[in-house]
Amino acid sequence: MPVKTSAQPSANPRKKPRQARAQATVDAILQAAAHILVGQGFEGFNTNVVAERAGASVGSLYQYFPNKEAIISEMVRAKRARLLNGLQAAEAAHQESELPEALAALVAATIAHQKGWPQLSQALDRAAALVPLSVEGTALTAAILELLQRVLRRHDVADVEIAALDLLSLCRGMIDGALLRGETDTAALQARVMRAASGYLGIAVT
Amino acid sequence: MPVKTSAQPSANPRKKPRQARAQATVDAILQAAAHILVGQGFEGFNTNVVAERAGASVGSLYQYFPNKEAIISEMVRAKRARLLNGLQAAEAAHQESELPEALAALVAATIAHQKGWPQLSQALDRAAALVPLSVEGTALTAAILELLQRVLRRHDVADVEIAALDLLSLCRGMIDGALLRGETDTAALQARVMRAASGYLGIAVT
DNA sequence: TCAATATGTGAGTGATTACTCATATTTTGG
DNA sequence: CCAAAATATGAGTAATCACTCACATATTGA
Repeated sequence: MPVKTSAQPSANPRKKPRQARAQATVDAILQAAAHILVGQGFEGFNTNVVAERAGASVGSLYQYFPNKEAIISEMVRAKRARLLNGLQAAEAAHQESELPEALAALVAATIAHQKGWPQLSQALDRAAALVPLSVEGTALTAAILELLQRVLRRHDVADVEIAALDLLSLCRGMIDGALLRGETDTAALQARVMRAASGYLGIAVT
Repeated sequence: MPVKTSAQPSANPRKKPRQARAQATVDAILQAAAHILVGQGFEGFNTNVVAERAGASVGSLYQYFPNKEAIISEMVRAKRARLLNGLQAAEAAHQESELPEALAALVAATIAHQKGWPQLSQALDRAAALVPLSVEGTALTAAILELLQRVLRRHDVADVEIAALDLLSLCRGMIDGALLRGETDTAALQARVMRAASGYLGIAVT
């Protein structure tokens, strides 16, 4: 009857997967976590069921994630990284373009990013507010904002800090809402978002 | 985390407060619930602590709310009702106005509504996604959308269903974001939202 | 071949918490 | 003044769940 200490959320640094087998386990856990989050919501998201769905044991899960929140945190981090990637590609492709074209490319990248699995996108956005984000996750968010500010500044937009935040909120709201209610015509969605964004910036729509 | 209990979360219809004393208890519970939700988030929101903060006992709480979710549900219902009220007043005051003026009034009403306690607004919006809303709450949401559609239709906007949803998403995103990061200049916020909304509708800003 | 290391296991532990119920107190109507 | 109705109480109950640990199995590298 080993009297053990109460289960405390240890901040222990966990192992990094070094063998392919371990990486597969981590991937399976993240996959399972995504399904649970979408299917049962944050409420039904618990480590036991995530491990079970992943075909692993809770013990394995805790080898790679120090606590429940870290799983969500990693999913958010990965998603932000993908978005930043898309936006960077759009930025690079429009170094010489005018603002409307550059903006259109950024909006298109954002729509494409959310389009794949909008329910997961939404669930992660919500969950991100409930768990402490990793420093890397926070840094990615900042990087996304900075990219936007950079593009706006290059085209002499005023108040770039506020404008970047507003445009991000505006796009996220519209895109999230539209994709969640099942819209599939992304071209039409893109056009509507561009009307709002262009109006905000006081430029003509292309 | 919250889960069901052995004794099934009875869907029993609970008592309505008939004496002033009872109404005061209910009010105190809702007040306390708001503070807890803002302070500890949905995670830390549990019936024991809500009752304690309200200066009542858990037993009393369960006299008036069939379960934990019902508390949130009622808060959401009340908030939606207040928003609808504000929008109806704006609509009534602009039966004869042109679209830009009517729209401005609706935006102003929305900003005023969120402005009082933006953290609570946000917390409730998030929480609304986690609990089953009452039929009345759902009906209020529908009524808000219908009001918007009615105004747009009166001014011959095309695709009113989509437009109403887009405008709501757009406004909510921008207003929520701005107020949460501490913006206090509501006139400036109003102007920015109007630029986006006007751009969306293809009308000139007033 | 064979240690050393990496990975996997899952029953068990303590903490939390939604909700009940037997009982006590207050208010009301006549 | 008094019963009936309304309201309040809070210890207790069973369920859930994050997390650990002692141990088993697989892989690696020399």
